[in-house]
Formats: sequence, C-alpha cells, structure tokens
Amino acid sequence: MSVRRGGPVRIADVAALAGVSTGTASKALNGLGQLRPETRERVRSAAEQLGFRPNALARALPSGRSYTVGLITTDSFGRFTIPIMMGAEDGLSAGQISVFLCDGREDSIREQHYLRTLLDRQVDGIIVTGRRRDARPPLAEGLPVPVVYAMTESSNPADCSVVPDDAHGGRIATTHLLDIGRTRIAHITGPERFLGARLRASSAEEVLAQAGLRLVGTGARFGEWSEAWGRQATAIVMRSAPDTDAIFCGSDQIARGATDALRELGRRVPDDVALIGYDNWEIFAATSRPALSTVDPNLSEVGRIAARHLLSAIDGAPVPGVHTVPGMLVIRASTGS
Amino acid sequence: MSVRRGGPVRIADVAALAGVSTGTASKALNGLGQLRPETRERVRSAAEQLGFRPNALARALPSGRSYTVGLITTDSFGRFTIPIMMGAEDGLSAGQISVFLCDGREDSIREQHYLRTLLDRQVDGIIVTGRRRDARPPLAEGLPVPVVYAMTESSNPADCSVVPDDAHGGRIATTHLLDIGRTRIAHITGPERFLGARLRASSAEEVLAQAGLRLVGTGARFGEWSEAWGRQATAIVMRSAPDTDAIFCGSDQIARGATDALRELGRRVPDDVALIGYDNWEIFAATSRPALSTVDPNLSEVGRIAARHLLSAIDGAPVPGVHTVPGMLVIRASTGS
DNA sequence: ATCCGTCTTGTTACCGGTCACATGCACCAG
DNA sequence: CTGGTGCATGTGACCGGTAACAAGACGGAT
Repeated sequence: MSVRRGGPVRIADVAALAGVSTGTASKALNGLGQLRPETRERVRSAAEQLGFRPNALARALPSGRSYTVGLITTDSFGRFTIPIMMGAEDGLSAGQISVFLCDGREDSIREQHYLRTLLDRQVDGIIVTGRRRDARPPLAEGLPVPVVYAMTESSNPADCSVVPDDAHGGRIATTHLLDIGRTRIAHITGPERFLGARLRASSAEEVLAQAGLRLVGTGARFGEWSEAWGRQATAIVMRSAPDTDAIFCGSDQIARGATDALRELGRRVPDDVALIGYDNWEIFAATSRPALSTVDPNLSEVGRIAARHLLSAIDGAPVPGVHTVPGMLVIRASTGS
Repeated sequence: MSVRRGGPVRIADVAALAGVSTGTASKALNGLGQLRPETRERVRSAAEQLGFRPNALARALPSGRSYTVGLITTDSFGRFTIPIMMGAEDGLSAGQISVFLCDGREDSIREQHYLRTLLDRQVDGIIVTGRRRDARPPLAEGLPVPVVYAMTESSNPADCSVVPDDAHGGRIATTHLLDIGRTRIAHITGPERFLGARLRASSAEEVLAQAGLRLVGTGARFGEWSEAWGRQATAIVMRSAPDTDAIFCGSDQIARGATDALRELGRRVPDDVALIGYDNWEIFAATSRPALSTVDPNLSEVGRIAARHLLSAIDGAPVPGVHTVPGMLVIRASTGS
C-alpha cells in the first residue's frame, strides 16, 4: 500500500490511520451500525486530522441519489427569474442539494438538450421557471425524476406548479385603495394576453363590485408593461375621468410612468391621485418620486416553495396541482398619509 | 443475467443487444480503439434503439473529470452578476460543461461552505463573480482546481481575473462627447471608494487633458449610484457651471436622474446638455426620455471570457493576471444629432 | 467444557462506466 | 507445417465509496 502524497484523501487513508477497515470507517463516519464508541471516535479524529471529505460522485453512483437538481429557465435570467432562482437555490441548499443552472432561452431545442444533460448527470429532480404565469407544455412525459414548474404552470394539471397569486394581489391592492378612502379607481396594466394581467384586473373589479363600485377610465386598461404605456394611459384616463382619485397599475414601471404623467398634469400624488404599483421592483418602486406603494409578489417564496415541493416529490410524496403564493402589500408614500 | 424492465439502460444492455462485451461497446460508442466498422455500427444502432445515455457520474468517477464547474456569486444575483452568469454559462455549456450555482451572499462563511461542497462534487474548476471591480481576497490557497475571478479581481496577482475595462469605458464616453462638439463636460458618478468609478473619472480627465480641457463642475463628482444623486449633483453642477454642455454620468441611473433634473431646469437634452450614461441597463437607458447614450460594459463577454480562461486552465494552460474586457458605445438620443 | 448469543470488525460485491492487457483467430512467410 | 504478425474482441481491474454478510472474540448459561 503506497503512500499517496498530495492526492485527495480517501476513506481508505482514514481507515489506515485509524487502524480499521474501510467498511468500519464508513460506518463510523456515517453514524451507522454498532461500533465501539472509542473506535468511532478514533476514526472521526483520523478523518479530521487528514481533512477527509467524501467524494460525492462515488457516493451517488451506487445509491442512485446524486443530491443535485437541475434548474431550467425558459427566458434566460430575467427580472422575474432571478428571485425565483434565489429562492429555489436557497430552499434546495438547505436540503444539502446542489443546483445545476441551465439557461433555456425560450428555445425548446436547448431545453431538451439541457434536459438530457441533466438526466445524464443523474439529477434527483428538476425545476422549470418561466417568466409568465401562463401555462406551458410539460417538459417531457414519463421522466424518471420529478419536475416542478415555478412561476409558470404546466398545461398538464397532474404536474406540480407554483405560481404567484395574482388574484390575491389584485384584491389587496384594490382593498388598500378603498381603505384609504378612494372610490374612483382606475386600472392600467399590461397586455390582456397575460393571464396575470387578466387575473389582477378581474379581482380588482370584484372587490369594487362588492363595495358597489366600478373601475373608472375603462378606455385604457390593457396595454404594455412599459413606462411609456403608463404615461400614455394615465393621460387618457385623466382626460376621460378627471375625478379619478386612484390608479392601480399592473407593474411598477407602469406606475412610474403614471407618476411622471400625473406630475405633468399638475396632479399631486397621493393627495389628488393615489398610486399603487405591482412587483415591488425596488429600483422603480423605491426610487420613484414619491416612492411607490406596490404589491410584492413574493417571488423568492415562490422559488422556495417550488424547492420544497420538489424535495417532497423526491422523497416520494408528490404535491400535484397548481399552488398559488400570496403576495403582500408594501406601503410607501404614493398611497401614504 | 436478469432482464431489467423499465430501469435506465446501461452499456451492458447495449452490449448484450449488439452481441459484444461491454468493453467493446464502450470503444464503439466512444470511437476509440480498432473495431470492425460493422461492429461499431451494430453497437451504435443498438444504443440508439435502446435510447442509451451514459451515466455521467460513472464516467467521471475513474477519470477524475466531472465536466462540471462551480459558479460562486459574492453578492447574490444582482444586476451585474446576471449577465456575467449568462455569459459564463454560455461559454461553459459550449464545452459540454454543466454549472453548479452557488449564492454566496457576500458571506464568507457561506462561500467557504459552498467551496467545500463544490470540491466534494469534484468540480473541474470554479468561477467567482463579484459586483464590484475592486480586489477581493482569494477564495482559498492551494486548491486542487483552477479558479477564475469574473467582474472582481483576486488580490493575488497570480490568479486569473477578468474585469470590465473601466478606463477604456471612460475614454470612449468622453471622446464621444468631444466628437459631437462638447467642451464643457461634467462628470457625476458613484462613490470614490469604487475602483471602477475612479478609473472612469481619471480616464475622462486624461482624454480632456489631451484636448487641452478639464472637467467642469468639480464640486459634485463622486456621490452615490442613485437617481437621487443624479438629480442633486446635476443641480449643483448647473448652478456652479451654467455653461456645461455635456454630462458624463457614471451609471444609467445617475443619468436618468440627470435627465429629470435638466428637464426641471428647463435645459433640453441633447441640444443644451448632452448626456451619456454607463452600464447600458436597458430598463433605464432605453426608456428614459430621451433615450440615453451609454457605455455597454459587455458583461456577458466578461463571463464568456472567464469561462474560456477557466477551460484553458482546466486543460493545463492557465492564463494568470488581470484581463480587461473593453466595453462599447451605445448611441441613443441623449447625444444624438 | 460446550454451545449460543451479542457485540465488533473485516470481507466482498456492487454501482456503471473506461482502459490496459490478454486472448484468439486469420493470414503470411519461411 | 510452424511461428510470427496484426487485428478484433473479451476479461478483469479500477475509481471511491456503501452495505450485506461473514467471521471472530468474548461472556454467560448449561
């Protein structure tokens, strides 16, 4: 048995130093079987002395569990993907699991390529993130590992999907505006083809209906997720319904455009018109003048919950269906007292 | 030899179907050794028929090469880290390498924990990203795998670091302002403790000096990376040097603040005062009124080059030293004709 | 003294590939 | 007819762990 200088320390080295066999060393280090406490301790201190770290690959090979999962993004790493990735990474690393990053770029060929790569690497599961809530086709059928969809739904209802609760978000935003005494409320948001936009709009209408009210300035509701649309739509709304006293914007960017437009129209925020955004994109919401109240969709929580459900599925207890994650109100000056 | 139904296909299954031994099948599939072309073909078609995909773990174990690398971010996944990650992922996946994602969160305990995890997983190399150019202590000494620092320098000059070329960026921005005929140029940027801010400022001064000019409005140069500072500093500059005809801003956010301030002061952009930003953060630069000219620091290229250098180091040809990546001018309306 | 059970440790097969080497066969020259 | 050469393929070791089983030591009961 030659002395291997410099190379990595193997369990055989630890066993040799402790004067036991590799099998015994393995048991000692993993706290399994029954060993004399003294022996266990001797192995432990030998391992520590040598700085032994088990080779995760060698461990994974016979067990079939690699303690890795793949994270496939559909749209690169956009604004919404980031916090989800962070949350997922956080939730998984807490379970001692490492994350393979794959940038799908909205290209299903790339996606399938990554899928194969991940399976080759024996991942224990896969998280697929999207940038829109809208449903997407499942990654593949009959995969040997569980898949969880985060921020996007799988069109197969038997799959597990975790998405932000847009209906709830629309509700709390609108309720907040009512709470501060506004009654002539307009809504400006993104394209109607986005499920998220439709859900927020309809839940806003519901809340108002329960209070015996309706949305005002209906001429400009669905448009784009841009500042420019925020400015433009605000101008239209204020012309068609000059007594509007609050605008619920579908994104912070739109709200930012709205503040600019209102300032140019000589309306004060929040005194004349209260404003609430959506997304809590700090760079827009917190630095706007005045700072924007908004709905934080809790995206990192979406990622964390997706991770938790994936871990659960890996442990044999899948959680099928669409799971919604509620957001929360962030109140700043634009609806403040 | 039992028939394994449903389980993954192993090379032994392929070999059995082709009527050869596993060794022969391995050679056939990897195009090695000398085999009868007919045999090779028979094995290939057997593999295809069974949908055989080699187990990457089993492959990595004896070879010592896992074809994976770790990506450790120091500050989560901030604005600047994202494009670098994208570039790195892109550059590595081209080399058939998968990327482990680790969110260091500016916490050296976490960082060291991830480092150990990555080494346990037998990564072939590590990329460390930062959010500032400024030097940071090396990840660790005497690691068994190469490390490349991206967007941040290692304080050990023998390490390989890839950073954006701030001096070049400052130069092209300033030169552009001179080219469009401006001579009374101010500079508003972030905190002086940022190396990037200092480099851009001093290269701007150099370019002006060569033209026999100096920066104007020196009372407000270093401040913060915020819109608020952009507004505030612009007001100060325009008061102290009312004939200022261009402002080079250290970030697009600052430039955005500057456009607002100038509008409120009744100065037209670019007619009275030309504006150029830095970063090409589309969401600010492209949607500002007017759209901002800016310097694109080419961060995804920084990531890609870091990946290339890492691959080279893995192949035994390290590229020590600090490598700078030039940015490029993006001309929009704020300096346009 | 023998047998059994328990506690502790060693031995060995195995995961799924790859690679060095052994084997066997055909062909050719002497 | 024999021996060497070269090509095609099989065999077995190995990577670094884990786990099932084997084996040995010791003490107590009969």
